[in-house]
Amino acid sequence: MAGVSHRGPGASAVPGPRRLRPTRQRLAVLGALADADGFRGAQAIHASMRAAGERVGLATVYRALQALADAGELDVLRDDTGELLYRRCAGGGHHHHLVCRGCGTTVEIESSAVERWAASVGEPHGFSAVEHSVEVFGTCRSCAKASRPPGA
Amino acid sequence: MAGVSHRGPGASAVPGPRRLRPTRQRLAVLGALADADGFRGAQAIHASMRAAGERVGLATVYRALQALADAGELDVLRDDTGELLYRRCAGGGHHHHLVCRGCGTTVEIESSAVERWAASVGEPHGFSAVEHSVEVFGTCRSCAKASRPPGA
DNA sequence: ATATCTGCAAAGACTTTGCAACCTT
DNA sequence: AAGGTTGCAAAGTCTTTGCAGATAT
Repeated sequence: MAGVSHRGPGASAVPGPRRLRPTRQRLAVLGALADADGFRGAQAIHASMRAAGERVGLATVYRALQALADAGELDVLRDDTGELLYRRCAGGGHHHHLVCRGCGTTVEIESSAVERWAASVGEPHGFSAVEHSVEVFGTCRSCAKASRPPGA
Repeated sequence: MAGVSHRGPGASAVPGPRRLRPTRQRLAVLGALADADGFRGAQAIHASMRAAGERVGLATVYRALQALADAGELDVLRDDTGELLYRRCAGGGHHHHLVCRGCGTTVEIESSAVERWAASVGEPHGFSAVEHSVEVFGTCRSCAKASRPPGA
């Protein structure tokens, strides 16, 4: 069971984050995410990969996204329908998103004021281990123009 | 404002919010929600109703919750697993929640600062029709004590 | 050589929907 | 009586999992 093979100098007993193998499929998933500058669902990502000629199974895409998200390489959020959306994460820090409903284009946003508020709002009510979820949705300029015929 | 008094004759052609019939099942759903002071999932609500001796179908509970939420009688949110949770809504206004992960107990919270921030954060990026989603999760005093053996 | 990873299909969880019978208005 | 409601079960989505074969180190 404890088959710690020879994989690294001074390796401690801690499990440690497993390194992911750079397989063709995993790289393709990252590539698909790189092409899009917004959040996309697993099924959409899979579809675009197939459309691009990649031979990948849907389950593999799900597993890759899960692994990448666990590794902190991707940001995850849920849309109104409950579907999970993924996006290449720019910074490793804590941040939120301004997401376009139309195309998924995303802008990372931050606000120390909101962070402070969220962190302190639990105290007066006796809540501990407080975490928060903040997402902002809107329509970006391009999509607004597209849906609103010129002259409107 | 979710209740149109009398659907008098000569009413406009607009569909208008249908009034819900106070059926045994619908009332029971409201009753189940009244008992709990926190967010609960449809399945959990159904289970507690059955446990209480109510004869209700799961689909009916789902439909009732949907209708009540549409009518503005309930607040809805999604937990980490994507499940929809419902709660009797105190005020009709816009507000957010501080929810206990353990028991679901909820405190409605507000912050004009956060509202302003959310409303204005889209502008500099060209986003319009901005909406936001904010939820705060934590552990309430009771649950914190329960999970932490005395003396710890 | 071996632990991973992939693909397909089956399974799982939550939610919605079709339809006949039932109940409220 | 008329039409909204209910209940059961089937269907639908998104996501996860089992397992044999392929793959990376």
